[in-house]
Amino acid sequence: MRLLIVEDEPGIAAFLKQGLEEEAFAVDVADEGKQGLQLALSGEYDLLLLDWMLPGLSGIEICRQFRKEFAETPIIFLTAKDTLDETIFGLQAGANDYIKKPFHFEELLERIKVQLRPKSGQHAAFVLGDIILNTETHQVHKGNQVIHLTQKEFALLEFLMRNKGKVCRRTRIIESVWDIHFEYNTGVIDVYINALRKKLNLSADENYIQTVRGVGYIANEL
Amino acid sequence: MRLLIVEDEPGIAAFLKQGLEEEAFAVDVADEGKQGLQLALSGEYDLLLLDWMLPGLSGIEICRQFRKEFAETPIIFLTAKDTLDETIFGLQAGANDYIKKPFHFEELLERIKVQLRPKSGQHAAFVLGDIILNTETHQVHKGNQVIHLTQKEFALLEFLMRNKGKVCRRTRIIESVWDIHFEYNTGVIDVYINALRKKLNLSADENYIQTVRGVGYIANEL
DNA sequence: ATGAATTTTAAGTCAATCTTAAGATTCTCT
DNA sequence: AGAGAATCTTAAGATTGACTTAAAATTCAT
Repeated sequence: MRLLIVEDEPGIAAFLKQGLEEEAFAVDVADEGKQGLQLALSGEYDLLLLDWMLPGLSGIEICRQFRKEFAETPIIFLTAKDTLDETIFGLQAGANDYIKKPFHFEELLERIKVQLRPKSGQHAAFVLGDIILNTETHQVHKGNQVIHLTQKEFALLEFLMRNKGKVCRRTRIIESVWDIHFEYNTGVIDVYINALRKKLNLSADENYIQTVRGVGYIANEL
Repeated sequence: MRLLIVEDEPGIAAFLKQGLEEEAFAVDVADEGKQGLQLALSGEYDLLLLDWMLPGLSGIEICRQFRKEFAETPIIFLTAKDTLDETIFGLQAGANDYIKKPFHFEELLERIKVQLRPKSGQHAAFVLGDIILNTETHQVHKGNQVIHLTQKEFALLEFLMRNKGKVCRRTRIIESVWDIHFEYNTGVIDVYINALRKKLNLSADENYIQTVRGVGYIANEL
């Protein structure tokens, strides 16, 4: 991943460059506005870090010009001022985030990663009654207990919870969870539903996973 | 759709407000807990965005208090920490989802839409008087009751409602619902029509399913 | 390679659903 | 009004689908 830093204070620039290179980013530095914009427009960068106050061309101006050509590349402002108006101004100009100076390097790194992380692979937690399924940590909680689920159990529960409130037909379940795309005549689903209900202690008055006879199953709040 | 943001950092609040307003939401902001709760309890909002750490009253506390009065309104937490325990705590307090700061605006928007989706009622639902048949949830409502229908009952009602206002000949019904394509001389349809009328409580002055003697049946508004 | 964990298959059991059939009722026509 | 046909209603027997369990097959980690 290539980053461009546009920052006129050589101390900060060097500090960032070193730190980010240790994190395996390729980093270029520009120390004034015009050169910064020119480099940015070369299109080789995956993310820009722009200082707010710059000789030559202000950060905002770079941002605005750059956005005309590149709509996607994330931009983070490094701003000494944290006056509300100005940051909003920056965000309006097309920035994705800003960070106030002075800042912890860790924090900046975190934000860079957020901006670079693919939009599709977001973390997500799903809630169903007092059941919480976290796709990020791959854990399932019921009340305040952790429930250990196997791979398939987890996948099945995730599918049901992703589709909370909608009926999940058996064919769709087999397709999504088992990746079987043809005729199926197996009882696996039943077995796993059974396992889930058991592990999650779903009694009759707490049947978050209801069966829709002849069709499939549905996860529902009560 | 009206949203309430309870967030003490003015930068974030303003950023969200602006972004969400561009998405055609009506947005109010409270910058501390007590005011936030008070506004929330006015009941004018379709969704709450709560910061975790707040002056006055914590996000969790607001969530808990609010849930006592409004069971349906979705709540999304904006949380800086992502320690699992704390988020679980939040979700148990009645939140519907949480998102870690910093986040992509797109991501938040996505989640807001997910939470609001069920209400916007864009499912494949058919309406007949006060009967609602939802093919997605495979549920049938009459007034505000849920009516349990079997597979065949559901299929038959769906067929009639799909063809609302048109006469459904018995042969067509047998073909579509029972998949019988040759001679039929069975009373099944009658039996099921009977079951439907019974389960749906269709009296003489509420005969949404009328029989067309010698031909078949027709579902009609009154 | 071995043992443990997980996944899948298979079979018995039970309950919900479907179908049939027969008597009761309603409708239509003369 | 009365006959005949269509529809309604009910209940019993047949069928299907889901639940449960255990054992076989596979995968995983040591």
